[in-house]
Amino acid sequence: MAAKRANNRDRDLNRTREKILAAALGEFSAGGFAGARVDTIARRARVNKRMLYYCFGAKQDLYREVLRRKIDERADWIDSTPDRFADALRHLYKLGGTDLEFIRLMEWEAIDGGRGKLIAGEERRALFERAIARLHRSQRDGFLPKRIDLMQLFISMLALTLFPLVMPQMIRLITGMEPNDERFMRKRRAFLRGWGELMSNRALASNPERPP
Amino acid sequence: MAAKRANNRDRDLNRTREKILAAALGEFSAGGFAGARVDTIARRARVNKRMLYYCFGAKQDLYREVLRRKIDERADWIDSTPDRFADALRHLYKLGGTDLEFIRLMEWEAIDGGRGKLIAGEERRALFERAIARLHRSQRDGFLPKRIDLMQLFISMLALTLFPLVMPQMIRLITGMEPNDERFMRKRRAFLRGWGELMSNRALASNPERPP
DNA sequence: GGCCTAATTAACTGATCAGTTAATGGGCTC
DNA sequence: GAGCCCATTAACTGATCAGTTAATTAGGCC
Repeated sequence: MAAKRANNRDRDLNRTREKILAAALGEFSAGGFAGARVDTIARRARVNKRMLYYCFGAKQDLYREVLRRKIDERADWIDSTPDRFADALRHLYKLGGTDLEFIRLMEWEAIDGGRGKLIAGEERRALFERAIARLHRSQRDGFLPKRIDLMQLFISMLALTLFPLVMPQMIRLITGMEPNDERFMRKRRAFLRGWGELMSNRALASNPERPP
Repeated sequence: MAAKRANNRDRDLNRTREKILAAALGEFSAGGFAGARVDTIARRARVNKRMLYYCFGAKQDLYREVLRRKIDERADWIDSTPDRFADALRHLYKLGGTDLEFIRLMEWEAIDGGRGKLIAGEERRALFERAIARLHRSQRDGFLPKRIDLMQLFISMLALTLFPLVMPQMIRLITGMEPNDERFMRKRRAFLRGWGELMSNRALASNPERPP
């Protein structure tokens, strides 16, 4: 049932599934669950609409699978964050700025009104927990102020790095540039480095092992 | 045509308009333009559906009017920001945390794919410009580092204060609390104050008029 | 090469929704 | 108090969309 070689063209269900998932990712990230059109997904995937139901059940199930996969795929985003705080900010921004589809899926999820259970909630909770544990080590090693609230710090790191893509119209109004414009991103990177170093230096300055 | 006294119950078009606008604000902020149901707005306003079209034309026109009014209503949010940076962060957070409907409207606008022109775009651009001008004065007076990028700083102030309400599911996953939970908000306020003062103190420390 | 099942297709269905039609009622003017 | 216009109503319409039905085709197996 599992072993099915990928023939050159026809009658390959795995191939069909992958085509549907790719098209569905684009459609769901652009329009959210309610805004996505099943017919459009089928057309984009060059597949008969009936195949969506044959492969995935209902629209809701397809959506869940798309989101689950995207979250799996992007788990290393956070896990690969470097320890040094200033580098961590830049790293999160670089990755957060790369995958607009991911940001959009998260934003739709935020706004869709929490219908049903959060998809892959436990995996994501564990992921965030690991991120905060890493901040803990960073703090212990003197790269962060001793008494800072690490959950709030982590939220702030996400806020500073993700906000431009989450609210692109505000970026346009404030700067006149698109949030994924290379000029904007360069300015943002520079700013984040400055802010990160301000915080790290402050911590190092009060660290007995490294006097200023 | 304008003078119409507000009778106790019946046949007051202004009253009907206001009821529709109030219901529409709730519906649009909850579901966005596409997700809002004209029949639901009419039911919530206790008004015949036909009156929406009689008063406002099409759904799109009603949406524009709702957004325009909300933006007008909230313009002073930013204009009333205090000059001291640490206070400004707290102020923006306090106001950003108050009006979930406003945040939602902005988020729907961000995600709806920029169909058509931005509503009240010029007013908002001018508003942001005034906010940055105020940061300029703050910088000139030595409350902010000399060489910091003020547009990026302002974006960061919005990010730090608005992000929790914009991405509530992340706040839940990270802290286990709701972003409008009083416990969460207290922690966030404390964090923002600390961060704001870190930046201000840094600036004051390098300001020749006020040695540390 | 015939059969059986898995994969694929076109056409249909019922629900939902924005917008319309046409009729009714209330109150103001003269 | 009659005529008129503004506000309001119920019922309808056509489009859109998720999901289904039932028929068709391809390919593996003997």
